[in-house]
Amino acid sequence: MKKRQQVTLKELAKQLELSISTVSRALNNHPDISQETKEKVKALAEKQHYVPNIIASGFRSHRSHILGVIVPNVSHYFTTTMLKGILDEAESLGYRVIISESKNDEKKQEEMLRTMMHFGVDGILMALARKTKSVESILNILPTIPLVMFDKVSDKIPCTQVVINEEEAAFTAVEHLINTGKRRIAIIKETEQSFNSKKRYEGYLRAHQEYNIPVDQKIVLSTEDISMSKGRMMANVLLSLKERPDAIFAITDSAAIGVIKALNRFNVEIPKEIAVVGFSNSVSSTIISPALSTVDQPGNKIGRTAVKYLVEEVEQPKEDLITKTIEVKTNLIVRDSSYKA
Amino acid sequence: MKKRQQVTLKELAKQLELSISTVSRALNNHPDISQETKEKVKALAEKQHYVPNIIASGFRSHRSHILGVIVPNVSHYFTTTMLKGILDEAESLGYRVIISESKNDEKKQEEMLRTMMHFGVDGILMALARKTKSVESILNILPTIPLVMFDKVSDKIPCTQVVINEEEAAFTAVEHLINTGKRRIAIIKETEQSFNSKKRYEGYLRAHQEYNIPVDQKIVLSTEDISMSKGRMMANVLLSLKERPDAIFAITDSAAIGVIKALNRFNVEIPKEIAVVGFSNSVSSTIISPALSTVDQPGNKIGRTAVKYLVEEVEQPKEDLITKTIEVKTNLIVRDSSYKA
DNA sequence: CTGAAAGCGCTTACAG
DNA sequence: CTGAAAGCGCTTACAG
Repeated sequence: MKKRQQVTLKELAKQLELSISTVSRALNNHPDISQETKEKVKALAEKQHYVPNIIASGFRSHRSHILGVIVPNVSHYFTTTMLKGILDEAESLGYRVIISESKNDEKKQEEMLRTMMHFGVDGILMALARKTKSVESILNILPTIPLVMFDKVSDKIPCTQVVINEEEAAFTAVEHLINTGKRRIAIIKETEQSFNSKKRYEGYLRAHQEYNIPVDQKIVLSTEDISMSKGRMMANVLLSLKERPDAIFAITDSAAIGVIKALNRFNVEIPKEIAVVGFSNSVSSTIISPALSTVDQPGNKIGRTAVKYLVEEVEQPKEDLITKTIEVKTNLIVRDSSYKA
Repeated sequence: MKKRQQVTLKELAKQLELSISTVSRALNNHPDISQETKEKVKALAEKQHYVPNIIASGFRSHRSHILGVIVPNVSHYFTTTMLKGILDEAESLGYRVIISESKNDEKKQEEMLRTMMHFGVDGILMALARKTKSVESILNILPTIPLVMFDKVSDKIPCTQVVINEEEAAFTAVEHLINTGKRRIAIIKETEQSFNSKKRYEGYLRAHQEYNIPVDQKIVLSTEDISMSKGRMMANVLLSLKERPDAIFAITDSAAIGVIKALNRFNVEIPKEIAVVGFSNSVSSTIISPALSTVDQPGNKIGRTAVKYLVEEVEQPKEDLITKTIEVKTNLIVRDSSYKA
């Protein structure tokens, strides 16, 4: 079998004995064209399985109908839920999505940004690589192409940003622990001053303040490249303290799971002796025993929202850069690693 | 700030007082062009930050340098490892990747196939939706565009297929159980005659045959839409038997984890009373307690291999359809849910 | 070694 | 209501 030849406007025009212009307009429902002609044209197009060459029309109109997405790592469950939202919303708006992984590498991230632009994407959706130091290259492209950031964002980049209510979510998580009688609540956060970690810590602090509980810096732990094994290590540190905490709030689920593993190993009763709360509602949070209390982040909604704003900017370009932050609401899920209120 | 105008060949040509043709050839290292001219042209291109318009050149040369990927669900960890491989390999070969989810919906899958073609992708990479009944629409597009299938494949589609050594992997898993003294090994598989499930069952059967162990159909369980909760249910069924199995081989990790949860609940000792082996080496397999013995599937390699073959077909189109199956080797990982040999 | 010209498939301002 | 023509940015066969 040979490749089937694509049916083009030219071909249709020839068969209909009309001009290419008329056929194009008929297919696009141009008001100038008579109903009769439109019907004739559409009938033949249908019959011949005509499909418009999107590359050609995009090329002509300077639109590719492709959005670029850059995320640090596609293997994180939460990232995949955002991707789902992005894919779905983009599809329903008539856009395709090109995905790239920055692998948390700043250099790579810059490179992807460049490549995406060369590939003529209409707009870019981006979650920042961990430890991104210089946002210069991003600021540079900002005037050139619509950019919306999501999840991992930065105050230093004036663009639309879609995030969760980090501070409030953390506040609620800590408040929950306080409400169940805990008074000495440790936090495991990131050394890197990431947007997420900073905000969650702020929520932790505010909860202590509002409930008049002093913060003991000995149980405020920071770690680089937060992960399950780091959670384990931090838990070991906390267990070795003279005054142990009665609860641990880890700003990621993986760290929280590491904590639970460490506590289980030393037969610490959860949540009686030490309660644990994580952040993300990853799949693993229901696999670990006891099941992890955690903050559910609506990844799908974040993805959808980000696409919505991006496409808006693509289709109605603004003259000026606008910093706008959209906060998507989270939801605390209480499981067995903390007391029900 | 206004949008920066793209630098084009025309612009460069004007500044250099050369023709567009010459500039184009110089940039593409055409042998006809003098070294001197090449250098002059490249210097200016560099200085002006010229980036070729890939849409235009692709349009001209009927190549988009974009590959389409269709998978049932991006949220499965194993899928993301394949995606990583796909993204990396594609990037290194100079291709971008458009991703779509079929959501295990046959209709949607057909639709995506069509849209991808309209978008002018150079080739398609596809993992079949569960319960795909009719492959007719896929057979139809086969002569039109290079297609490589991976992971979820079908015998009925004559194309390059990249899979793991399903049968052998299952054989090894069951052999391992036999080697550790288990003789009454249950299997939890899919009702749907999926390629994966069928092959794994064949491996299960062959292991029994080679070790002269009779297969008892009472402990060969099938379930639709295999999942954690189905694993749980099947385990309950097995526990209620008069002659309980001494091992359970679940053909997916999620089912195996459901099994472990059920066994834990009834205080069945793992692996002493009943050993458990899964398939996939998902993240959760190390979170569950006891940690799950499972078959590690090299997703990254599957993805890379699939892209390699696809790009080959894109760049050197064949006249005829070729059915070629590439098997990527797996690796059994023994953890605490079964005995070390 | 270099240039003028055609053309990829489409859209759209201009003309009638 | 319809058509001829220009043009999006690039590549390449043809000519010199």
